[in-house]
Amino acid sequence: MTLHQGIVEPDGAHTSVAVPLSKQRLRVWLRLLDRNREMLGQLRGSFRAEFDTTLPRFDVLATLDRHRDGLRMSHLSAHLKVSNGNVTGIVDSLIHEGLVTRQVDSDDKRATTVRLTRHGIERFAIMARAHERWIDTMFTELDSDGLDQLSSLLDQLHGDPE
Amino acid sequence: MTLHQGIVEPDGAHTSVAVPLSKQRLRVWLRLLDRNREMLGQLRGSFRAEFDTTLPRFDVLATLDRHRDGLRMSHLSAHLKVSNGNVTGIVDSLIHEGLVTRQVDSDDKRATTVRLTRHGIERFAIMARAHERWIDTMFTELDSDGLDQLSSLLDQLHGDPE
DNA sequence: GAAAAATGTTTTAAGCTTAAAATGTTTAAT
DNA sequence: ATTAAACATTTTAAGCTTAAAACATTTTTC
Repeated sequence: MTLHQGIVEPDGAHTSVAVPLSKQRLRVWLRLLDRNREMLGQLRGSFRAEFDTTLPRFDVLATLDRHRDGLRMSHLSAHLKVSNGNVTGIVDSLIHEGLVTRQVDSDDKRATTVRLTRHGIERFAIMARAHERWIDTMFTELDSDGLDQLSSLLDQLHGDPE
Repeated sequence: MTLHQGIVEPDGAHTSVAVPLSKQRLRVWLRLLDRNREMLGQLRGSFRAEFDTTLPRFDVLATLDRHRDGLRMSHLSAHLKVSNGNVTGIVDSLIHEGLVTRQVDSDDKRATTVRLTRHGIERFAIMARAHERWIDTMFTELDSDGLDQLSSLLDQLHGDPE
């Protein structure tokens, strides 16, 4: 089903003119941006209301939870795909909250390893359950097939220029 | 095609176990987040390199271009779906660049109307063409049907809790 | 008409983000 | 061994974003 615009000719007959692909692309892009914004806003509110924290902090905890031996700052930012300096600030906050530790490497004094504290592990577990519920709610309308389709369509988008 | 995890039983036989829907949802959500981040990063770089400006500023110009009679600050932020205070700062920059004007309403001295300048109109036209090209590149792999499918799947996501 | 409520906007405080410069440390080159 | 290059990280500057408070101006209520 292609996107069309209804056009009424002078003689009253209805014609159907295909919208240029570029315009359709633009429309879908705006839709994608918008949904993303909505969902992020939803999560931001929930994280704040329920746990007085933020999504970026949760993301750091989630990554560290999958790497219980700890991660270097550079590996952490690589996993999260954000800049190094960004992670510095977020980890600072998490240390301040007692959820992670930062330890200078014994053999390479430039590097540090970040690790969840016991409290951080427990706190993350609780937040992860809530997070899963929130995502479930946002995705309820999509069944397994719908999810696969969405995933495959997203794969066909070019984030980086090839 | 449902998502499965290959599992090898002790006797060597292969079994296929469905991944819980929640996990699949989480995966697709992360994929969505990631693609969005990539594409936004792409656009950010292009806007900076080509026009020394930002996507949020472009968004304001685009909205004003569709409302040549001007918009009130509150209507502008409503269209953009961002906070009022946010738009204040961006419009300030655009005024400084000579692309828009801000004029106090004659009958309601609280309100102001923001409008593109002639220079703003011209500048936007040039940027819009480049923007369309960039989007085209990111979406090349999707044909009209793919775009429709993506759009429809996005419609099934819940940005706001219903 | 005065007080209260509503409205339109800006300001403030806090936080995320990036790119680029700066710092300190290790490795490679000679 | 010195010097230069590379590397890991932090700092800085600029900008976006939100929520909440503050301001100014209507509008409503009595």
